Amino acid sequence: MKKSKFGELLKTVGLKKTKHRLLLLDLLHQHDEFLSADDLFLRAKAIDDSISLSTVYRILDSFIECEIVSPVSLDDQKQLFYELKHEEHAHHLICTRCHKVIHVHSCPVHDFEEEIQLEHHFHVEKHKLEFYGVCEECMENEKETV
Amino acid sequence: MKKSKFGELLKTVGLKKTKHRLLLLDLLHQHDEFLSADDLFLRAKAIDDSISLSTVYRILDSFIECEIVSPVSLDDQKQLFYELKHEEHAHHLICTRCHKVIHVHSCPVHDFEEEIQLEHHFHVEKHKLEFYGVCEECMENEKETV
DNA sequence: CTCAATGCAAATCCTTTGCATACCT
DNA sequence: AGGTATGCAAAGGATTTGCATTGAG
Repeated sequence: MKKSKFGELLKTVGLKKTKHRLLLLDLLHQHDEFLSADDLFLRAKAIDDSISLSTVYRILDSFIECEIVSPVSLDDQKQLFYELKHEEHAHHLICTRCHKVIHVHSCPVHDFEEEIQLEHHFHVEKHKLEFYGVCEECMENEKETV
Repeated sequence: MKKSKFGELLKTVGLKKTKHRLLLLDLLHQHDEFLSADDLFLRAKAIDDSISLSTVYRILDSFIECEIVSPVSLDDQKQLFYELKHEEHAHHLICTRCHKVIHVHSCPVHDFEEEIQLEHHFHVEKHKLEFYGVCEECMENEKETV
C-alpha cells in the first residue's frame, strides 16, 4: 500500500484524515517489527513534536475499532504491540533475540480447523500461530561471539 | 499429577515447600481455564485468608523461572494469565464468550517448522497456536437466546 | 539458626479519562 | 458552525519493590 493511499484508507473506514493519524499509519507501515504505543509515540514525536502519548493510544484504539490495526500481546511482555493488518492472512516468526518479526503467508492450519470443529464441537472464528526462535542475523552473530 | 505430588515437584525444581505454593499449584491444577494473578489471589484467599496479592505474583514468578508455569497473554486483555505447563505439547481452543480453554494435543505444525527453517533460515525454538471461537455450550446458549 | 518467603504499603509502569482548546469537513 | 480530535494532567489497573517479620530446612 502506498503512503498516498492512507488518506483514502481513513476515508473508507470513516475516520477523519488528521496529520497524526496519517503519521501513525506511515510509521506502522514502515516498520515490520511489532511496535508498542510508546515506540510509536517516540518515533512520531521525533517527526512531529506536537503529538502526545494519549493521542497515540486514542488513535490506536480507533484503528483497532476500524480493524485496520491488530493488537498483539507477547507472553513475556506486559505491554501491547500493534501492527497494520495485512490483506493476506499471515503468521509471524518472532526473533527472541532482536525482536524482529518476519511474516509468513502460507498457513498449515486451515484443514486442522475442520478437525477441531468436528472433534471438539468448537466453532473456530480465528487462529493465531506464532513461531519463536532465532533469525538468520542473530544466528550469525551468536556464531561469531562464541 | 496427584495433589500429593506437588511437594515433590517443588523439591525437584529447588523451591521450598510452603503452604502458599502448594495452594497455588493445587488451584492451577484444578482449573482448566487461564487464570490471572487476581483470579488466583481471590480463590486462594477464600481458602487461606492470610495470603497476599504480592505473594501470588512472587510465587508465579518463581514458577515461571522454574518452568513449571507458563504465562499466557491474550490480545484483548491487558493482564497476564497463567497455566501449569503440561507434560504434553498442547494447543488451546479459547472461547471468546465464556473464556473457557480446551486443550488439544494433536499438532499440525511440526512439519511446517522445517519448511520455515529452510525457507526463512529462521531457527524455530517453539511455537504457539491458539484458536479463538465459540465453544459448544455457548453455541447452544446463543441458539436459545436468538 | 539462617536465609528465603511473606505481608503490607508505597512505588512503578502502562493505559485510560476529564476537560478545555484546536482542527477537520 | 458543529462536532470530533487533541494536549495536558490526573486517575486507574496491573505488577513490582522495600522493609520488617515469619517460617522452612
